[in-house]
Amino acid sequence: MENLLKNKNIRVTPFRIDVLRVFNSFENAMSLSQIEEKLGSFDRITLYRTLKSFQENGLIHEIVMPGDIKKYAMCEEKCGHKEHDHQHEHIHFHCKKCSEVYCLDVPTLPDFHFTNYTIENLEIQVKGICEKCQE
Amino acid sequence: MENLLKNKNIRVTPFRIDVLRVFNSFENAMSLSQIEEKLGSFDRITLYRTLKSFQENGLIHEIVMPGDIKKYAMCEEKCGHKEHDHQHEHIHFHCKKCSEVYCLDVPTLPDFHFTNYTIENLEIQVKGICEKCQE
DNA sequence: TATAATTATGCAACAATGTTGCAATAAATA
DNA sequence: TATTTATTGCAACATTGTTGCATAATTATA
Repeated sequence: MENLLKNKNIRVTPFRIDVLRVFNSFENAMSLSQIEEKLGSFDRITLYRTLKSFQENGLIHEIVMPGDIKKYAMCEEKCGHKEHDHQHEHIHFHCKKCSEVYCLDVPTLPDFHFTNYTIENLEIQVKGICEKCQE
Repeated sequence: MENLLKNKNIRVTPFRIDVLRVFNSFENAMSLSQIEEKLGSFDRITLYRTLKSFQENGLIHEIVMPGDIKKYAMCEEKCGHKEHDHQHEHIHFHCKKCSEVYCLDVPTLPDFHFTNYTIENLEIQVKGICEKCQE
């Protein structure tokens, strides 16, 4: 747990370990309020700053979707990183029924080309019905 | 201008025409503050509600990107619609230099399949350097 | 075209979300 | 263990979005 932080050059503090534990305790992406619920007691501002530094150091990434949906998920080894210039080999699946956001791996990402535009990274979001919500 | 509203079953009012004019005056997606600047005088709440109803009626769509970027762009004929269940044949390109968001048409969208997941729509966002910002 | 039904507007008040500065404290470095 | 450096917790503030309600405007109807 501590090593996850150290490897990313993030100072180890008790609170950061708590937050990391929360991420490890749930497999899908979590909203701020989900994280807060799991934390119990915490300082709101410290949590913001913790999430920010986790993002800046490539430990977690932010997932946003139309409709004011914002979630956070742990990064994988393979993730590129550094703030918002983050490249995944996965897409984000948002289930309309249960509202869970899953990071799903894909073998290859599509390769777009636009004349005179330089592409640096891709973000793909899919909406539909997840595994668990199929009747 | 009025017909654009009528066709989408949106009541025609002077303010809504003003907002539509703003959308027509700029080809790329616009943030709330860009829209506000172009409007001059306006009521903040009415603007929120106007954008909401434009979205609900498939006249504009919302584009969100990691890093608290939220923009609005006009829908094309071909767009699916209805709130956040909106399907484009285009992707959203965000330029890191000038921060413009372009809606770029693509011939075909990638076709993902995940066993036991039903896909209803796709949202693809690309970051890089736009045409105008290439040196 | 006047009237009724319906929806939009503008304002106040509020709620949620995110930011900044700063003193005290804790972690890493030498 | 002393020093440097970063984090924490608090207050205050800024931004963004929402709700209720009376008034006004738009659309439908007779």
